Amino acid sequence: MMEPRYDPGGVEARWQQTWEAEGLYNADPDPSRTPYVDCHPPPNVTGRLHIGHALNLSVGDLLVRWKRMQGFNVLFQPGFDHAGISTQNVLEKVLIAEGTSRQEIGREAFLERIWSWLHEYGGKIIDDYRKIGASLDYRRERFTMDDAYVRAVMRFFVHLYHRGWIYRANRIINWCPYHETSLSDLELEHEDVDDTLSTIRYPLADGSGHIAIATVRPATIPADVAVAVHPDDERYKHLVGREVIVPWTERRVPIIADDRVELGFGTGALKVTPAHDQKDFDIGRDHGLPEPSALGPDGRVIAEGLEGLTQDEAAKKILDWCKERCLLEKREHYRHSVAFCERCHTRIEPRISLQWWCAMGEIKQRPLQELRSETIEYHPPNQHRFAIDSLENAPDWCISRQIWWGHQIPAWHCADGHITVEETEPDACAECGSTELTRETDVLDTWFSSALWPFATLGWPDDTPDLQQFYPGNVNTTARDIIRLWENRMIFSGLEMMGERPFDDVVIHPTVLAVDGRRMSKSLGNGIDAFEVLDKFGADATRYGLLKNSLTQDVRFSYAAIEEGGRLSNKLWNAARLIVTACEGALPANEPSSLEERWILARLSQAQRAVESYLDDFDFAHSMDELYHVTFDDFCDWYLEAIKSRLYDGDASARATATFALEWLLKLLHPAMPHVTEEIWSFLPAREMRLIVAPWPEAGDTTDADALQRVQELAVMFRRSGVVPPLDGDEKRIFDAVLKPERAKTEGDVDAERERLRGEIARAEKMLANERFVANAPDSVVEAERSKLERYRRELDAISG
RNA sequence: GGGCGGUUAGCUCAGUUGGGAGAGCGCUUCCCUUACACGGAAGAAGUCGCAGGUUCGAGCCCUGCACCGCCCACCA
Repeated sequence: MMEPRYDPGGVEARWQQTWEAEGLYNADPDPSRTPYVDCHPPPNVTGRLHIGHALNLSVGDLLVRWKRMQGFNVLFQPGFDHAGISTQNVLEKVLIAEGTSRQEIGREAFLERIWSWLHEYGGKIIDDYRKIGASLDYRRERFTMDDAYVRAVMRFFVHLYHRGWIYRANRIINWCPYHETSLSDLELEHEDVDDTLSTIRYPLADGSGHIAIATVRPATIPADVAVAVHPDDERYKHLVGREVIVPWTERRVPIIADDRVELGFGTGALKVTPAHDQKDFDIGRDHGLPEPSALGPDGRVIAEGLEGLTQDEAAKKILDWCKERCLLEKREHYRHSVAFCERCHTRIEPRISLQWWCAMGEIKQRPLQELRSETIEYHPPNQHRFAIDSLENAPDWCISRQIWWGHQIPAWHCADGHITVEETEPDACAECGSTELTRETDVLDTWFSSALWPFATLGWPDDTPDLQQFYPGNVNTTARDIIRLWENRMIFSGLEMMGERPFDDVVIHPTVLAVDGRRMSKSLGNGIDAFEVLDKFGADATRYGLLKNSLTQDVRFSYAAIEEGGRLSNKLWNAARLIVTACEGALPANEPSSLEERWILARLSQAQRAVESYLDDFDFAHSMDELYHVTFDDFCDWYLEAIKSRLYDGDASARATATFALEWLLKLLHPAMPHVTEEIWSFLPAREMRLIVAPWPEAGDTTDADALQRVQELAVMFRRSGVVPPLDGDEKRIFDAVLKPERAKTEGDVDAERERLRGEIARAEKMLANERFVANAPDSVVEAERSKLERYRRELDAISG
């Protein structure tokens, strides 16, 4: 029985189970059908659902359900990313809680622990996905560490290597002196700290004076290899090319010019220490400077005469040394942002280290072509420009990580330092034939494997039926912050390995901000718990609210929008309750027999076309808006009010049309609010199939312009005028049922309306009398103004009787 | 510092090539009308951030300014 109040509680879980159990999410290759593939970003295997996922799924599932109803063979692929660093961190914390550590148990045991942990606790997020009603084919769950997937990663690496795009090189990376490992940018946290900026004089080698340099890290002075100034700096121009003496070590180093030096900061002169600073490293490389190190892996000083000291101790010795020689100009307080290891809060040390790199120069060309020619298109368009910019400026990609959890690089070293790269362990060194081989211990950056997601999940490198049916896909829905990390690389890998782009459209949905307009974060305490929202409002309302509010690039989370979704589902539920209880049993289809029936079918048709047009443009918010208004205003407040008494009276035609119109409305709403619509659908007579796979209506030839206009004029006239000219037939019946004559306005209101109309008429007449307007404005605008004038005159006539 | 976006009703936000300022919530008044009070009807409420400019006409286009947010890079 249908209760007066719709409660999503049990309903949603029941349909989620039913749809999945009946195989309605399944995607199986079928050459006779046209595929539609939404490439969905795989979440971290250790993650749980948050609001960002919820929005992403709402968008993807909306598209996928819509296309499924249109008859496409839909693939919505689920799975997980192994998320190298963050998963490793999770397990390290587990080990620490047990009083042991990764180092203590060793690589092999650690990896076993990760696997067994994942077996028990990993992948929970897929159940969260079910809870929001995402119609993924859950049978097809894939993991980037599956054996088959690992094989794909190996194939990709070897391919790139043999194309000459992978190389090893020393570069500067983030180094944690406590863990003695490299860290990605994502593992850092930046914090403002109080520091001291020391200004130190570097004497010119010829004894003609000095150049002053500001530094917060005097301990690195022994590794200075140059002093850099800006080429346009008038103060120092004449010094470029000469030499200075570095304090403490008393080595001579050149003064060089480089435009990466900030003119306005400090003294305008920069000490170049390539081994301990990113910018200095870049400058050093471009000027061919050496890269000596002053610090060891543990962060302690290794420079001559300072061996084993902490940086603070060394700094003090060096500064004292300078002071004695009158080289210390001043020391001042300085507050700046410093990077720390997010796990141990040790200050990060930029450090030169040997890494594997992927050269982007050639790799990015084909993706750039696709983007520039818009064969791959980002939505909204401003993200398209951003994607091109970021690809054009993409630096070489550091693909190695010194962690254990991930795809171990398929490279084998022999004792003579040769490297053999093959998908599986080779018998002997490719160069010297040595059989004493050890495998590279570094693993690949997680995004290296993510880049293969669109086809590695379909069985590549084997040529499978899945691959033939579902590659290339159609659309990729994701968030802005991984355009650089994921999108560009996915596009490249698809073009390179499959010969075709992985999809045509990339939908970048907004970032959901907290209610206060700032980014959700733990430290601000402004986060929204996705589970609380789902429990309180249900999946349909949550989906609707997230989609409804997703117009701009960044959007505040809005409970109001979700509550609106709740009202919409309740309204729909009660409208259905009226129709279901009034129209017992199955009813034959029927031609609409009255104005209001013709009108609602025309309105549904109109709304459908609007929704389709919005969805074609990936404009979800406007499509939700259209659905809300057609449901509330047109279907419920007008149509049902007008038709209600005829339903109760047993009018067969009215009943048939009402049932038909409700079915239509349910279909339009289903992609956004699948559960409530499917539930209502189950109460309708003689259903042969689930709504989820019911055919999307043909809207084409049902528009009835005459009905639309007649009803609209009726509404406008009454609302504006409060007085209606003599009516008969259908118009009179609608008027009596919906507008109700007793609400007619007072004579004073009518006078005011006459005044308003006269004003409008005067304004329109003035515009049309303006020769420049008539000459310059587009014909359609002038014509619209004329018809408005006519309408105002008609309305005025009508209420002036 | 670079890039992107924003500033419209009390709140959250729409406003499609320039052409009669909109929605939802909230508020006021009336109605427990036989689908729904998570409802219905009516209504009040905006110098469209500021200053210029283009135009017959600017929320929309141009210039400058102010403030807010996001991303990236972080000045030794």
